[in-house]
Amino acid sequence: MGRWEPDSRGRLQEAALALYAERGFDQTTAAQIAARAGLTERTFFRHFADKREVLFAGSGLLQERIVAAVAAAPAGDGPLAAVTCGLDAAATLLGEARRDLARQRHAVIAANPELRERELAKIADYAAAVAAALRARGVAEPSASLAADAGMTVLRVALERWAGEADDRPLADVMRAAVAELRSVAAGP
Amino acid sequence: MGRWEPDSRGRLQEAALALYAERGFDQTTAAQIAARAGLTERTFFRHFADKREVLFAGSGLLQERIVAAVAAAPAGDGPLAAVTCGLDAAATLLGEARRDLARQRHAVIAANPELRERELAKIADYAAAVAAALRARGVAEPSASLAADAGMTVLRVALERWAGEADDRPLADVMRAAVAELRSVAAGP
DNA sequence: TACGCTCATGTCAGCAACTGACGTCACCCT
DNA sequence: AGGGTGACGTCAGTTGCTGACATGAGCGTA
Repeated sequence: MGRWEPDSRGRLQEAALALYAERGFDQTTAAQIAARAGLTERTFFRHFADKREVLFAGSGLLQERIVAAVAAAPAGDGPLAAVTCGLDAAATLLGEARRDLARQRHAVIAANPELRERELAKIADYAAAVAAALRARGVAEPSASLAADAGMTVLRVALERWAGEADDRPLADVMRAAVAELRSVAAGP
Repeated sequence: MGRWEPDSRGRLQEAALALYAERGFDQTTAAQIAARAGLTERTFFRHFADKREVLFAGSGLLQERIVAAVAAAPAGDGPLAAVTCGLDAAATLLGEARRDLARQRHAVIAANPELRERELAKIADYAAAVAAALRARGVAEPSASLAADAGMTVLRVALERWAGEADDRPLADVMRAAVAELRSVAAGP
């Protein structure tokens, strides 16, 4: 047995989600999270840049998957079709997570403005990366940014419905329906 | 003459923008801003909820104008057309500001992740308000959210180009061109 | 076996972002 | 004249976050 319990990072994530859900984000101190994980405050901040980041640990992987799927989309696909491939990849990855945990996390984030800010920033990062991937496919600006951003809007709206109890279908279905809806809204009069 | 110099709020805004531009957001303390405006740190936080908010003072008015324009759009207009009316209103209001100050502000925000987060949050607030206005016009969900969000994406992309030296046309023109671009991207294959 | 390196964590001190409580004083209204 | 109001100052405290340094188990190497 090692000097310390294993997976301190994971323990911090669990502790943080639990405490944020129990007492609220503002009422939770970094020291409390660390104590619950059997660690110190300083160690918390060595693993996560700030108190919010602990809820967004998987976002790097998600971004990689989305970008890879956009880059791998059929060569004939238009910008929005390529982005839709990225959305499928996102739905696949996110759909693997335990839905109750996803909902808890969603509720915590929705309840706090600072956390909503961070989530928006993450999604904006995805959008920037997707726009770059589209440019690599030969899409010019500002079409690339608009398509990428519109796609991430779909991701956000779909995720909101899926994790927010409003829609019981699998995430991939909610997502594809939202893409169709967007197309029809944009085509409309 | 009053007990204090007038317009302390405005002085704080000027001082903050100047200091953020000179030394960077992180290297500027609230006490420094307050001192430059001839006030105390405590007074700064009475006027602005936090260090970032001082750069977003006009956002409430902008949101009101956008929402009012959406609500006042011709009855026959579809969701995206109504949102475009809101974008025109935004372009009008923002176009009145001194462009050099707008660019300075934009550069400061672009240079700092925390400030970008806040800006995204503000625009997301506009989107939520616009979506509500669309619902009041009879647009159902998720079309309302998608149209509102797509519109705010256009606002962001156009503002980025206009304030970021990439496009010298008047803001209203940049905005309308971006709407057209979005429509064509969404219509594409 | 003994030595020394690495690296995750602990400890400690400190700054800066806020916040609450309370005092002060010009201005205004009656 | 006198009392209320509102904008600001002062002070003390909590918390987020950081840098510098210490510690000790695991591990390779002599």
